[in-house]
Amino acid sequence: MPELDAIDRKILSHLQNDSRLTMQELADKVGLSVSPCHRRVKLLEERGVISRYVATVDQKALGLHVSVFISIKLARQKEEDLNRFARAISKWDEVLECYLMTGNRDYLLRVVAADLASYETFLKTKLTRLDGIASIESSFALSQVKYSIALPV
Amino acid sequence: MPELDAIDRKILSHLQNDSRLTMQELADKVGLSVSPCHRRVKLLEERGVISRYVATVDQKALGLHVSVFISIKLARQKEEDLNRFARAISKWDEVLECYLMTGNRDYLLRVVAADLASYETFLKTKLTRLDGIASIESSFALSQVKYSIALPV
DNA sequence: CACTACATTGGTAAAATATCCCAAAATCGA
DNA sequence: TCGATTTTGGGATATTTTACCAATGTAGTG
Repeated sequence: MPELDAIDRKILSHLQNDSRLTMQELADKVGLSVSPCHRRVKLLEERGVISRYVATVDQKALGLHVSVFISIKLARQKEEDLNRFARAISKWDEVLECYLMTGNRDYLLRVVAADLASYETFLKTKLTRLDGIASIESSFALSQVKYSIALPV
Repeated sequence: MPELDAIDRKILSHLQNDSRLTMQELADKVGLSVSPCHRRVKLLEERGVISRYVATVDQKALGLHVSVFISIKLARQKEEDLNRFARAISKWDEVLECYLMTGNRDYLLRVVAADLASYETFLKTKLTRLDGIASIESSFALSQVKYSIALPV
């Protein structure tokens, strides 16, 4: 796995903020001509450093006014239990993020919903129907102060 | 604000997963020809429904092995205090997400760092130097079970 | 220091794609 | 049913991506 040099990092930094830059614009910003810039981007894609290109959508425009963080404690934490939980979670579109946490061996989930009613539906028809959950604790977000996809490079 | 119809939602759904689809590919997927599909995408951009296009980068490839959730309690919660905190947070690249939470009026932050040492540096040189913070509580993520940018449409 | 081998760069041309314009079709209201 | 408005589809043009190849730079060796 070759290291990322300064130019690679510049490329990543710019593409994380705007992936619609043309190769010409990107090349100018990082101080290369189009050809080597293009090859570097392709290499970063092939190596999986750039994993995908996505459009970000405004949450309010979709009417998703509720953001919830859910702490979940499982009854047992055998690998089999963890995997079963992870598989279930992964299928649900409402769950945007899920982390296995240190400490109490909890999961932390970020979930979005249109309103409290549909969040309740999510809880009742999906989350609480899973086996092996010891406890669920919801914390609601009043506002999103910062949301970024751009990792520090 | 005109409503989003079924085709708009299909477009958003696809672009959230892959923004490098050509207009022809996208048009095929949503059942339109290129022209109307293109105009719909442009309208969604102008209306701010599509807010940006970004590349997602692999966290491990950048050597960012530590993900931390930080709960923060402020000493006072006047609007002025909240704004000051929000401005400071927004400047720091290590902070990817920040939410104002219900309940104890805490903030919840998601922070990434290369290792525990650099996380400690972040705490010492940035976070704990802010005025008006009553308490800080860090929880570490062992693994990212799910991470998606795609809102349910 | 000179030489070779290797990796990286930059320009150019061809292919793919985005974008714009206009006529045709569909939809909505009265 | 009719007219007005919106949406669609095709084609022409402008932009952009992509592949190729020669030139430049770099590292290692005697």
